[in-house]
Amino acid sequence: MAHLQRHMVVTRRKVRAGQYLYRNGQPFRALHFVHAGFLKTCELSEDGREQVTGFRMHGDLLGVESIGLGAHTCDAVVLDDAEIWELPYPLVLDALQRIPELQVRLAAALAEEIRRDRVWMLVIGTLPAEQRVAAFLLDLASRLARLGFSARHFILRMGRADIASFLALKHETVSRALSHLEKLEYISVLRREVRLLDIPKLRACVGTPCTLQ
Amino acid sequence: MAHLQRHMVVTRRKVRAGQYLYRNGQPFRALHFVHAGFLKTCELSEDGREQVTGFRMHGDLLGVESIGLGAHTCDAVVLDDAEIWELPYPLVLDALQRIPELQVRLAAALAEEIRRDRVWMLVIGTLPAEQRVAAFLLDLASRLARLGFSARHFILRMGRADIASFLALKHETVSRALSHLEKLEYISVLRREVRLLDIPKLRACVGTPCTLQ
DNA sequence: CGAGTAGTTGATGTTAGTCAATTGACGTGG
DNA sequence: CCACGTCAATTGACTAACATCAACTACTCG
Repeated sequence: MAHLQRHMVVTRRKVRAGQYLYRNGQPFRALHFVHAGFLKTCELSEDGREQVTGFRMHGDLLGVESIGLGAHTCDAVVLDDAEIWELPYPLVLDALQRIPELQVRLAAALAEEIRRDRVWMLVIGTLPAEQRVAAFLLDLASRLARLGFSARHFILRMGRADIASFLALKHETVSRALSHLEKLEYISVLRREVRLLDIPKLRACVGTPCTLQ
Repeated sequence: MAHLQRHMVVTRRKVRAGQYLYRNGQPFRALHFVHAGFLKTCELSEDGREQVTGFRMHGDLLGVESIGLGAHTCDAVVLDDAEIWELPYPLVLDALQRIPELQVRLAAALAEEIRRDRVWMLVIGTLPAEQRVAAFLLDLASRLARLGFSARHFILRMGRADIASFLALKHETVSRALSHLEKLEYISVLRREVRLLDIPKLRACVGTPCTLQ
């Protein structure tokens, strides 16, 4: 998080589920701070292929990937009614001038984004389907925990198809992986309601020492 | 490219093939501008899995993913003898203060990195093996072309295993894909020497209109 | 020259994808 | 309120793509 929203006047914008916050090709005029709600970002190809590249929630900054360009290069789709704080890009540039510390914070936020993406490349490149799904659940859980929500019990805001796209799988495969993790009693899952029953075992299966909980 | 190296004293460093430029966990002290040579970056997991996240050549800036941290979070391995210009991070911060334009350039360079990574997520998430390999060759070709080298004829600086890791495949699959593209007469390949014989057809098979050449 | 490494290719195995049927939730309008 | 249509999710049967294992070749470098 870049703390940018503390140093300028922001426009608060409510966006309903199903709406686009911005779309590929639209002019890039602002960064967007997610104050509430839930979104996904999608990369698009010329021939209509689509890849979910991430899920965003409170505290996340959207649109940074378009810095230096005139237009957005991906879609941001609201999955759960959101309140977005718009940080007009000219004001951002202003603030960066006035408060030198912000420069470093912004660069750090961008760098963190790169690191996050690369960790997912590692997950997708080296783990089989079920373990990717486990990694996804653990990531979601730890992000929710950082916001003060329960890490053990939560509602998925996205459909199986979105999870599948993000993990480079098909939705049937995600569904089977969830069912199997349930049979192992690592989780319980009913439609979009998820409970993590055995976090250490989940973490073991994605090859990381248990730090969450 | 961030033009940073034009605004400060840089240390020039020769690094031989096989050496690490930096390793996961080492203190982060500088950004690295690739003046010559060829490198790969690798993301590592706690349990020893490894993922190649990119290949770098002249004009690329390395280490940006560690901005905001005290230590590097990945490995940078030299594949072909390199000359690296070190930009000590304190001097970078200095320059950002002195030359406000650089802030924007650095942020833009970081944003470009994010966009690049996301395009590869799209490739890996939506294209089958052979088309990933075609996309890889076309990307390499266009980067070489931008540097004034031939886009139609070049030497791969990395092994099949590195290409495979980058594309989330196995090295045998890459080998077969290359052989098949050769049988189709889209390319010719002998060990590491590659010729692109039919760029439009290669581009068609990755689903992008033909812009290269 | 000989060992070691990188690449290719073939045979076989496994995982995830495809296709299809079914169930359950939700929303609308009769 | 219930019937209906729609959409999301699950599950099964089958298939295809890629991985695995193994043999072999050809460079590379002491």
